[in-house]
This record gives sequence, structure tokens and C-alpha cells, in this order.
Amino acid sequence: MPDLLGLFTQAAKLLREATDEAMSRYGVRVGQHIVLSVLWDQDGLTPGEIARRLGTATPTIVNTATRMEEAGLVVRKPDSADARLVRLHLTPHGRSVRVPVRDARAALERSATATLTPAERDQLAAALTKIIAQLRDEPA
Amino acid sequence: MPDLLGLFTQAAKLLREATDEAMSRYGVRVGQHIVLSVLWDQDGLTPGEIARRLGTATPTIVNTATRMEEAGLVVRKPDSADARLVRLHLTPHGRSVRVPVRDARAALERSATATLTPAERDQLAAALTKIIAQLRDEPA
DNA sequence: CGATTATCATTAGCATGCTATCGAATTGAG
DNA sequence: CTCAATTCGATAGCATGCTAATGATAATCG
Repeated sequence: MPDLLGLFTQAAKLLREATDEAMSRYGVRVGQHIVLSVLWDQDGLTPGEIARRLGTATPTIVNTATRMEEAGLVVRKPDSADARLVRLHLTPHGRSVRVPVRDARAALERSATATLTPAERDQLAAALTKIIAQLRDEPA
Repeated sequence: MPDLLGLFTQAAKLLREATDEAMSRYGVRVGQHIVLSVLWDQDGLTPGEIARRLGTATPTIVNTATRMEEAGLVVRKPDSADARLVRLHLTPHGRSVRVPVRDARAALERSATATLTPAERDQLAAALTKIIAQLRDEPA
């Protein structure tokens, strides 16, 4: 009877720390990566749109965007049609870290799961997907 | 090729939110639970001892202990032999929430993994254990 | 058209983690 | 025994998330 929740908390903490360290070499913090990943897919989104895609609160994106602006990863630009909107655009630097950050993440994933067989890795992904779906459906 | 890291981040966030909500009914926040779990096992430990057992930084425990003291879960007492030490002792309330919090956690774990077979749950626990071991051994 | 309502980003303030630093107390070297 | 080194908890300050409140702008209803 393993404490799944406890194992999960531990693993999540270690993975987050390792991820942060791996990406920090490229000037990207772990909390900034998810925002970058959305902007890499589609540049010029608003904080609200990003928050909706990520399932986070808008202020989280606003605050992260401020730190990313200070880090030179994005710039804020006013929307030309709607003065309420702010659009986040990648800087050249924000675009240039895409490949190295993706590679660093992939390397970390391989390293963390080095003692798992490919089948076990697939099972893990399937289990995580099921848990996510379950918690989304029944948030109680 | 699923993004294991991304799945992990998502699942960890949802599980953490659900855990916090489940325990908040008993006046315990998710960050306080790990400290409580150690004190339930052995009362009267110092912040440093708790941090060592949990693998966290000492200031994390100190700050959490302050909030737990305000919540009436623990009290600080000076060590009789070493004036540098502070010992954290459970209050009657801190002891009384043990069973309901444990049950709430167990219920949440069952709910989150409701769509997994017992075998899949075991595989998940095994995979998490392997990942934790791997990240502990090779923190790079 | 004008006023209410809705929709944005932002700010303020909290919880949870961290590292770096501080001050107090103990220990250990000489 | 004394003084430097070590070991504590505590504090300051940062990153990352959250909710609630603010203020500006758009949209809608009458």
C-alpha cells in the first residue's frame, strides 16, 4: 500500500527542480516555460488567452510575463483594435531558446526515466493521462 | 511520444489543488500536511530535523510552522538542554485531525485513480519510485 | 445616445517553496 | 578557559501559483 500521493509529491518536486536547473542555463525558469511553449506555437497571444490554454489564472500569466519581459524573452504590445488587450510577442531571444530548451527537457525526461522500460514509460503516460482526465471530470 | 514532463506537471497541479481543497475542510493546508505527517509519527521534533526528514529547506519548515501555530496545529517550545533548538509540539487539535485528514487523502487517491486497475496503480507507484530514485542518485 | 454590464489587464495580498544572511548559542582547538 | 568555527532558528527577498479587488475599455440595452 504505497502512498501514491506522497510519491507523486516527491517526484513532482524533484522533476520541477531538475527542470528548472536544466532550463536556467538558457535563461528560462520553469514557470516561464509553459508560457513560452504556448507562444512558440502561436505568437502574439494575450495573457487571458494564454491562461485559458494552460488552465492557469490570468494574474499568473501577467506576473510571469513581467518577469519574462525583464529577462528579454517577450515584449508587451497593445492590441491595435481593442485597447483592453495586451499582446505578448516573443523577442528574437525568446525564439532562439526554443530548440535548446526543448532538447534539455527531452534529455531530462530520458534521464529521469532511464530505469524504466519503454513499455513502463508508456504505462506511466497512460496512467497520468487517466488521472488528469479523472480530476478534470470530477474535481471534487 | 507523449510529453511525460508536461503530463506530470499537469497531474501534479491538479492533485495538489484537490489535496489542498480536501484537507482545508479540516483547517490543514497542503503545505502543512507533510509537517503534520512527520509530527504524527514523532512529536516534538525541531525544524531542522523535520526539514531533514522531508528533504526540504529549513526556512520552509520555519515559515510553515509559523502558519501552523497561527492555525492552532502546533506550538513552539524551547529545548530544555540546547537554547538554539525549538521543538514543535502538536496541539490537541493538531492530533485530532490526523484520522480525518488521512481518510480524506485516501479518498482523494482512490478518486483520482478510479479509472486505473489495481495493477496499473502498482505500476504507477513502481514507476514513481524509480523516477525518485533516479533523480536522487543523479540530480543532474 | 447614454448608462449599465461585461471583459480585459493589472495590482494587492496570501501560500508554498527556495537561497542567502543574520544573530544567538554551542562546541572544539589550543 | 577563551576564542574561532559550527550549528541552530529566524528573517529577507525571490519565483511560482492562487483569489479578490481595481480601473480602463467595449459592448449592450433601453
